[in-house]
Amino acid sequence: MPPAATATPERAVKPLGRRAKASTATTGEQIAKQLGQAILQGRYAPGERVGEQAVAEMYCLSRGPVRDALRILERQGLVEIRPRRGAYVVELALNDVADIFNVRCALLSLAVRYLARNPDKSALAQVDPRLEQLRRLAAQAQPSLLDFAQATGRVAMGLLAACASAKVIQTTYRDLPHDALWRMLWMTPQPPDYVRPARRADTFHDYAQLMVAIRAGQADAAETLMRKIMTDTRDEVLHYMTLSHTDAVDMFRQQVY
Amino acid sequence: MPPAATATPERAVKPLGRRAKASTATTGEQIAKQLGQAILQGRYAPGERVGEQAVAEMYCLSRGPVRDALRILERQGLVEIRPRRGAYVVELALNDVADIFNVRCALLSLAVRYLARNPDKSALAQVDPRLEQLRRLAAQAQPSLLDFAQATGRVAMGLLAACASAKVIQTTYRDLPHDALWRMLWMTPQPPDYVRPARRADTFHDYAQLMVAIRAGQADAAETLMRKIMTDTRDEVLHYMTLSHTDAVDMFRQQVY
DNA sequence: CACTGGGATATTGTTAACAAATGACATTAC
DNA sequence: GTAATGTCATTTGTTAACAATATCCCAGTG
Repeated sequence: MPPAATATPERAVKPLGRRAKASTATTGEQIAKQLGQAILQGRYAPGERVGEQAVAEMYCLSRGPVRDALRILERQGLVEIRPRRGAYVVELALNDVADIFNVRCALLSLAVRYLARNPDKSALAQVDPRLEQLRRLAAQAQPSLLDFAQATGRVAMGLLAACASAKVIQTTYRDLPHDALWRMLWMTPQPPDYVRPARRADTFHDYAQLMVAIRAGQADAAETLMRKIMTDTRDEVLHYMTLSHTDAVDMFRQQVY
Repeated sequence: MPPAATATPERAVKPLGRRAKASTATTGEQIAKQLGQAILQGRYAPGERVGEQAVAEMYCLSRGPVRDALRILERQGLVEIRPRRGAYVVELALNDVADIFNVRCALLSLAVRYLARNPDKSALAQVDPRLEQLRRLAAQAQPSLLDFAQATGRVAMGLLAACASAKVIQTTYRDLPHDALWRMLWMTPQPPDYVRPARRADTFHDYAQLMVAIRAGQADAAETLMRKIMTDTRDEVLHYMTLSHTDAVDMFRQQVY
């Protein structure tokens, strides 16, 4: 049985402006965004129950949009909804972090194989500016961890978008609980705030090589590079996380490649 | 612009019993099940709009549960919901069929690698009866296509369940639009109603070998076998589907392995 | 003739009240 | 003392009405 869910009590709430005319996003989506952030920042403890009524009162609206928001968060893997029982914050372990990277790895290596087989020049060109931004961040003094990670994420998403015919891969990748990684990281006692310069240089170099291999139509080389990128990233993240955890041994046994 | 959505007009409705006490499933889930069946059987045309009001009146209930049902169907990949625009039946192409199998392949080969690395005897034993059932069906005279496919699916799900630590792989696999394959198949002019005997024997043989490899801890062999199984199945399904389609060439160019 | 603008209509998003079910607690029987 | 059962409070599921938005049609204008 998990401990009795003792997250920080103060849960500040933005009044939400009662009706944000300018935005095309529905209220439920906005709530999902804010509530998701709250969960990711650890303001809700793992395993804690998230009541509809409580959330509705907190944001000063009715339970309808809150229901929508909880469904969205369920799809993002942040909460788990049991019928007639309510929503509970999912409990992630280090195993699951490795897991997310492994699935990312499997999907992305499949995608680059698609790309190398049917390279679409114009679609691939869309990735170049993102790669360029990654280069700049890699060369920068100390870019924030968040910035650098988001830059690599944008390159990966660009690659996925480039294989337009791979609709299933795209949606599957998008539905992965990517953000859960951040919660895990922020819950570590000393979360790192930047990426080691050597690692940054390697990452950019690998992605650049990957683009070359894709454009040359070398499917095997592209897949190998993508796998290297993802396993390296995974191990780096796990390294930071295990600095303060003791179940590292058990976790690494779960690693695959 | 897609054609004007001319599905068959008769959409029979089960009265749903107003309140099925015995079931623990919520009304929205039941609606999702029935509506999903209707979509899979082609009673809604691809690209057709699914209005909340219309569905609610059809099943004699209010729009609340219908909204839930549509969200569920969206997660299953059967409809696509655009904010403030409504739900539309997704349009799948043969590309996407290959895509689904490729993603299945990637996830399952990852899973069997997990299993071969940390074999859990008792968990693997749960798979045996399902494999046995597959053997019986493979030896049977002419088992229905549905039965045989579901048997193989159960073996695959059993393998996934066996690697208990791979929570992300499990949920990712479960959220794939598996059922969409059936819609595609049933929409072909002459859908096959059984699997070729030779193919059935091969399939069982491959799965049996796979279990041996997993138990022996041979990760590479297990992964290779799983890839073989999935690509063979994919090509068999595509073969049936392309009997009546002309864009086969374009589709096979999308294939990866 | 094409294009922009406004208004009518239909549909989704949101709200609040009602119904049903779950979980906990107390009571009772053995 | 333990277990089963009945009641009660809390919470989710459902309903119906209201508000806001997107679509469609049509008139007017360049």
